[in-house]
Amino acid sequence: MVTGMEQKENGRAGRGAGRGTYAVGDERRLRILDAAVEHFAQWGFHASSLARIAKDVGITQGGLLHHFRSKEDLLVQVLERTEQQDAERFFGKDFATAAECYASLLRLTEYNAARLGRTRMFNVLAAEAGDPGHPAHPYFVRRYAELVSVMSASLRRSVESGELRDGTDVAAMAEETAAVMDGLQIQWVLDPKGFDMVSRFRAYADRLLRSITTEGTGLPEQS
Amino acid sequence: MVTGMEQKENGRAGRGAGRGTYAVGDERRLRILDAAVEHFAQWGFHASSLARIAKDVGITQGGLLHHFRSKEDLLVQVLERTEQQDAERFFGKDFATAAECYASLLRLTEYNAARLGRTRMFNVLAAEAGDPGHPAHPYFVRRYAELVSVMSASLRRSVESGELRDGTDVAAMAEETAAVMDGLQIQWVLDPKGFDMVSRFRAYADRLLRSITTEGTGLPEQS
DNA sequence: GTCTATAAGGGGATAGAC
DNA sequence: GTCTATCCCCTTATAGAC
Repeated sequence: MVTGMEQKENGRAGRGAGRGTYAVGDERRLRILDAAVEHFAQWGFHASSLARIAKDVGITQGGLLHHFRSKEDLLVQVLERTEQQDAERFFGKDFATAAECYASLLRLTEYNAARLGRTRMFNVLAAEAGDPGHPAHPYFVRRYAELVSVMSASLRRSVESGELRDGTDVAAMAEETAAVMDGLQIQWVLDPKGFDMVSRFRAYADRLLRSITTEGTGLPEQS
Repeated sequence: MVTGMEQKENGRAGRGAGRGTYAVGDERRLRILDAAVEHFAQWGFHASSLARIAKDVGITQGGLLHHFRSKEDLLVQVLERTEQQDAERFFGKDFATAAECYASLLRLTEYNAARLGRTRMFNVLAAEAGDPGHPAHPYFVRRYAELVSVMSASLRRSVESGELRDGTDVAAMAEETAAVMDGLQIQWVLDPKGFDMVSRFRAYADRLLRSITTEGTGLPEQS
């Protein structure tokens, strides 16, 4: 959460503590990005204010615009940073099996459940980006395409190894799974204490894998 | 979609065509509500502008505020109206069985797939309302509680009749199903032409009902 | 690297004319 | 029922001092 923070402290403070201006400037940049996440989460992109974000970091709007040339630039860099974090953490290597893929998605769900601001931001921006004119629209279109692509590849490997039934519509399965994760996040953000997002996703993944595994009952799969 | 509309036309125009001022005033009110849906969909609540909404209806901001005393009042009335439409259409009577419940949810999905603006608005507002200070926060908290309650009741009846296995966690199932619908809507709004939301939901509902039905294979259900 | 000042514009809500 | 005028506040981006 963005708490008050030292609002009267000038940017000059803390200079002497660091090793050099580079490290200090870089840390300030990261603090701006963190604050921006919280503001995009609460206000969305359009209604967020550079001055309010800057205030949370302890600088002025003019000072913020030294690090990011525009509001849209700030949004892009926020998205790039979070995507890089996700990619390294959960999609670093391709998944050998469907079970491995879903185990990683469960860890991602646990990770999201520990970061309210970040998750709330993704809910809001993914919804806002439905507008084709939204600056994050291309990002989210690409993001879902990549997510479905990575998941489909791992599911296809499981089909080829005989773990999953032949004829499984792997893309449809990936899209459904992405939907479950997003939808659970919506409900979780509305009630972070009361709604158990992780348990719900685990239950979904377990039931899904069981129902399409070749060890199963031979029920026909859906398209 | 909100198209340009007669921007220079004064509110006085068309007065003579109607039967009386009541009907005309009421129709104007509905047009404002329709325009507001599109604006909340594109901009969210905070970044929407009463002047821009009024412009789409062909009046000024001052004229709009004659019908709605504030921006928040407009939001509340938009939500009340859409909820009333949903309730009448899809939750008019309690569902006797789980299959009946899911058949109705499938019709709701088809209905949503025919109304891009309305669905986009719900995506954006449901995400924004994650902020406890958002004017729609109480509405969405209540909305999900009621949805889960109605679905759980119908599922419980199916458990009692032996259609569903004993011990099924009906609330968890309802929450998961709501999540699937919301998540599919996110992806659909990002690509309304290419993403087949209805097929995805049908596949989900079919597989879910099959995997928890007593006619099934006796697999243990998830919590 | 951050500040202040400024430009040029938009925001919601109110008041009173018609 | 709608308009216009007004109040006071907020918005992004730029320019130049330090």
